[in-house]
Amino acid sequence: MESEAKKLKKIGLKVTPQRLAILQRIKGDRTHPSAEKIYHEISQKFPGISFATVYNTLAKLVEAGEIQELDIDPNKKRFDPYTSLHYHFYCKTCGKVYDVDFDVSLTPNIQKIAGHQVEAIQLNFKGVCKDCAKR
Amino acid sequence: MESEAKKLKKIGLKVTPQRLAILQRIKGDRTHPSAEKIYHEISQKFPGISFATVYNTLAKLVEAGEIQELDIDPNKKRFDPYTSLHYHFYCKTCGKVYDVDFDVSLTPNIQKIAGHQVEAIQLNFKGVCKDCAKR
DNA sequence: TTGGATGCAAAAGATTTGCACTCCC
DNA sequence: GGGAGTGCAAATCTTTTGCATCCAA
Repeated sequence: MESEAKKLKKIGLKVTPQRLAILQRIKGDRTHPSAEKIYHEISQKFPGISFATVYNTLAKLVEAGEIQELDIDPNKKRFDPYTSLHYHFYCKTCGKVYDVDFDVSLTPNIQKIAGHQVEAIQLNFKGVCKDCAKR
Repeated sequence: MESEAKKLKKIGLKVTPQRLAILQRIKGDRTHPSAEKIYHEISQKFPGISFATVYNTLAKLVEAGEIQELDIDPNKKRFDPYTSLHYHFYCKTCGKVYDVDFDVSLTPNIQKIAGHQVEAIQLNFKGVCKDCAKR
């Protein structure tokens, strides 16, 4: 069985062609695509898939912790298939989101902060990226 | 002259009653209100102010660095009148945004990261807050 | 006087929802 | 067979924009 199907079963979701297409599309993607971009690209290979299905599936994958939802682009949600702790840089000129390797004393296993139960940590840098700065 | 008016002049904006009302409304506010909330509350004391004016003014204040725009609430932009480096916790149950004091080895003067020019840093924690966890 | 600011309403985007139909388990 | 999943379109919510009018400097 494909690993994508396994992943879906593991988190209690039914295996459908649409969901497999979504998982395969975002697998290994380091560009942090938006839901719209994911939908748009999938619908070329999988005509007829609906926006709602993409949205619903992404939401369920996020909830299950299979993918990460980034709050870094002020205009829309961005998604990241890599869930291990790492950070991001958002270019306010071109809108690209870059992965960032940066040594921060952030233990990935913070459980509580000021009494609040922590489930996710995001460290976001914003500015102008290397490429855009050249212009 | 009031300090709010000074602030506006300093960043090259005309002093208008609407802008003064906006500045006074958000001054000292630690609840990280959304633009809609700011608009709604101001319009009670200042009937007739328009949404566009609130949005435009907030955008200009952010651009000038007088206030901070938070990318932490997946549903809308939140604003913070405190611009010094501090962190936030977002409760996904009630939607509140809390200030967080947490010692991280994040020097506030990071200029470049992987060649990208850094202008702002946000460290966001997400989960369920103390109050919501009780229920 | 004059360019920036405002108010209004419409438009644009992103996301969600309701519902009938479909198909995975 | 039954309930979750899908597709479609409409609805909702947030944010932006165009434009005529207004007013701070």
